[in-house]
Amino acid sequence: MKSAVETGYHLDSVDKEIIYMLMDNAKTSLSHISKNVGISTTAVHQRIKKLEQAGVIENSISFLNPRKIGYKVVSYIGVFLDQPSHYHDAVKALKEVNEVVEAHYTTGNYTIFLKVLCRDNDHLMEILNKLQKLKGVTRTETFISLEQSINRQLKV
Amino acid sequence: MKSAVETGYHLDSVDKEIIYMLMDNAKTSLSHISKNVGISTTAVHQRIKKLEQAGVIENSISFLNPRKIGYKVVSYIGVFLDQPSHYHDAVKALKEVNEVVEAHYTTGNYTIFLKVLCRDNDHLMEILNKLQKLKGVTRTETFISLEQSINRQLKV
DNA sequence: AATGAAAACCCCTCTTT
DNA sequence: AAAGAGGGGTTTTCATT
Repeated sequence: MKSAVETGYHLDSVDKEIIYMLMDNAKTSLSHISKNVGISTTAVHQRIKKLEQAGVIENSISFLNPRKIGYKVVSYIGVFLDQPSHYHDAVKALKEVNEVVEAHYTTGNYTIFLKVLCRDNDHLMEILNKLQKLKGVTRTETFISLEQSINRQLKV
Repeated sequence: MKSAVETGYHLDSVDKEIIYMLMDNAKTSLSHISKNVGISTTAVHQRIKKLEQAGVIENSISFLNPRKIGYKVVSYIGVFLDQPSHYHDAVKALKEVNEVVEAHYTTGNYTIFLKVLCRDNDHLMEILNKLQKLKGVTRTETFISLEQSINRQLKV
């Protein structure tokens, strides 16, 4: 038998139904969930508390739609560093750049891999210039998203 | 004067304070926000409703922590298609693959760019095999995230 | 746009099985 | 692990400025 550390928290079908409803809308009421899954609101509440304590369900956040406030360009940027040892300094500098919403230390071609949101292509150029001036950055490679056809959370 | 279509919905400082609180925690109560920004709960409520109707604030969702249910590998995969015309068929097929959480039609090297969540490297290999069998796919290139150092929403 | 008050609803705890 | 009942807080509406 595998341990929970390896396989993760075990979700039964009721847990999954609850989680999917909350993943779709964090403000779904207990009574609504209760009617859907067929157990009392108290039971739903107990399960959610357990899932939160286990860390399976994390915080809930509201989304700001970047497009609606004028941010229309989504891009991914691969960053080459001259030395991987510059990674931590680079991340520190990247945190100061609001347009950078994700940063990963990756295997493969790049040292750091970014997701960047910009208003338009001129704005993206500005950000690219800023990135290329960071210490240790030798080169960048940019992929602009022309259309995001899938955007969702994991289904298990 | 620029139109709202170009510049987006205009957010005043109070709107921004409200949005940042909700972006941090979707369940922040109106009374808590009210105390923080210095207007009544009703006024906060009215502003949130306006922002929701304008689409600036989108749905709020709860996060499932993939790691806690055994999904420990985050990767980005660039997909080469023999013909861009196969894009829509490919997206349709990709939607059936639960592990694919983002798909973008991009400029640059790749035709399609994916974010994929897997349990482990063996699981990732399975997914890569599956992707390479899709019609029109000639080659893939994978970046595994060893560490995600930034993960946040846009700040404006 | 903002306010206070009232109504409706919801979360959460307690007790019990 | 689940259920019902009750108190306290929250959202939502309404009338007013």
